[in-house]
Amino acid sequence: MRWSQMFIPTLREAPAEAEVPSHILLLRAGYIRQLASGIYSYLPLAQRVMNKVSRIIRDELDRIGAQEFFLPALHPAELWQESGRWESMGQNMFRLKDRANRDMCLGMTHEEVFTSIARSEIRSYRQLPQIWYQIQTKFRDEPRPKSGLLRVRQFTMKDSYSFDVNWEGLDASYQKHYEVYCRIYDRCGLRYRVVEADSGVMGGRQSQEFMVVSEAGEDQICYCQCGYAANLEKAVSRLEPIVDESGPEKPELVFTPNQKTIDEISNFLKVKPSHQIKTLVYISKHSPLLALLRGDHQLNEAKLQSALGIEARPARPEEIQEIIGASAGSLGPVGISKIPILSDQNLKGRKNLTCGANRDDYHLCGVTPDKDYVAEYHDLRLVQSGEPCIRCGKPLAISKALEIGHIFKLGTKYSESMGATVLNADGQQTPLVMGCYGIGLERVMAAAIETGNDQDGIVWPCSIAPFSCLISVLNTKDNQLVEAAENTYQELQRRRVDVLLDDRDERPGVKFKDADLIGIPFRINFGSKKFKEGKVEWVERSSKKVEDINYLELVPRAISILQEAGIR
RNA sequence: CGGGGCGUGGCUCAGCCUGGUAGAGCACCUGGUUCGGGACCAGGGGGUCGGAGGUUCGAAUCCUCUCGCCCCGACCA
Repeated sequence: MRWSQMFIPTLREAPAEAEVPSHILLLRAGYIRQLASGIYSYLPLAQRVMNKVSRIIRDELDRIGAQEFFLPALHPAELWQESGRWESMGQNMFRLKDRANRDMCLGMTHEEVFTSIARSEIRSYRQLPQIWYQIQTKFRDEPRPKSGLLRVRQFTMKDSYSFDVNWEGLDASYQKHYEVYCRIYDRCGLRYRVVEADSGVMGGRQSQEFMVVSEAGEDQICYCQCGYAANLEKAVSRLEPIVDESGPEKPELVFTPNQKTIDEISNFLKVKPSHQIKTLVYISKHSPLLALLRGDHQLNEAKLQSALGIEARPARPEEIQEIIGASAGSLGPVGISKIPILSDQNLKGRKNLTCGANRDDYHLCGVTPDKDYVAEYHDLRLVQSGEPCIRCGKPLAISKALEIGHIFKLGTKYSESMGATVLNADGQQTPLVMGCYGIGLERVMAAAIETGNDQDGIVWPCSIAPFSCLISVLNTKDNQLVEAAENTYQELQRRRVDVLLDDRDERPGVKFKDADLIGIPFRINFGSKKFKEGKVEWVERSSKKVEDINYLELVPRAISILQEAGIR
């Protein structure tokens, strides 16, 4: 491809609306343009990257015998009503009506469509296992699109689904995906971590997310050098147990005027936060509940919800007043009997603790769990960085991270609700056991930029760069030079190298700036001066290292360097 | 949906507070000089100031409504 003919609208300045590096660079380097909030057009450079990513994905999935489909993006409502998700997806689903006033929607994901094919075509366990996938546009009416391609309303997803007769089969299909995902991300040149994920309201047995550590990420992951890694929503740590001194036989009421927070009580009564009970009021399905934690701990709402099995939200101040009869600074579990009390397990076995007295300006000292109140114990707390790893005891790290893939043991949720069954070896009807596995293509692209950029622009991994190599002709008036560059360009093309020829009549400075911006891994500079000595420059984008190469040896050298870098 | 910010030429922004008939830099076109890290000189084209309504002799500027975009939060199979 010749730069002079290619559409690469680079910008000298960063557009005002962009904030994260990938967004700024994708815009500046002429990869994408926004059409509406969370909806982007991919210009030729971005499309080339997307194609490279999908090629890697196809290549790897085909190795495990997965079969590519292409399913509709436009679905009839009935399908989603069957699985129950027409309701549960709520506002996140784009909905429309056809001319006959039939309800339709744009697919957010394709469990329903694949399951409907499976149920009507697969009769026997002998036809299993199957792994089906597609690379398709997905639509989600995000409440808040943000960060360029990281959170959008229309995006490209590779989604695969496995169908097995039983759980053992699912385990095998899941394991295959785990391995294939590692290969895919390795080939895409991403540094990622696999974390245990919260399966959330979705149910299911097991799920893991593939994460790239990045400040632009919206998730937080917790990990240890020993290999333990989990989404913060799911993470656990090993805390040192606290041994309490004995206190009074019965809780004692103390006057604590205007002392509301854990810290204020800590100062006022000289009681460490770790010796207090933090009491939170939550509302789930209109009914209230108490969540208890050690004073110095924080609630993990995801854990609370999975303990409850349904969603819950913090109560509003007036609700707390109505339910307990006291305000948020003076709450405690003692004397509460009508509403469920869920306690973090770190309060188990403790004694002589301090908590609110459910009366404004009063607290209770000497409270002992299981004696002064009764609670149901769960893991409810949010892990903090530096805490001992649950497996090895070394300090845990917490980082922001970007989810680039998710593998999930679905089980029979869809096959049961949609009636997708097969006959097993014993001749019995049994629901298909399913897994689903997703990769967000744009996120792979954006994550590569988030982790691969410098002041001058993008630094692509070789495997997914729009071109492998850029030939820059620094003086287009020098006919010999132009001819030599042209020959090299054609020779490299003949050797199937993705090469871009910067043949524009621009000053060298402009070419260098643009080259660094768009981030092609290697650049060959054809400059008049050095070429007179029979030399050209080989520049590595990532390190900016320059090496003079003899023009006569250029093509073989180029091929061998590119091969070494993993580019065919 | 709550909070904040911003909409002025293709891009970045000034002008708005204190109304008086729209500006800079970059980009673009023409000519010339340049040519190894976003050149310079000269000339030129391009803007219903997001939209609607109102106040006023007069509105980019003040008021009301509305649309769009960004950020924080809520939300996120």
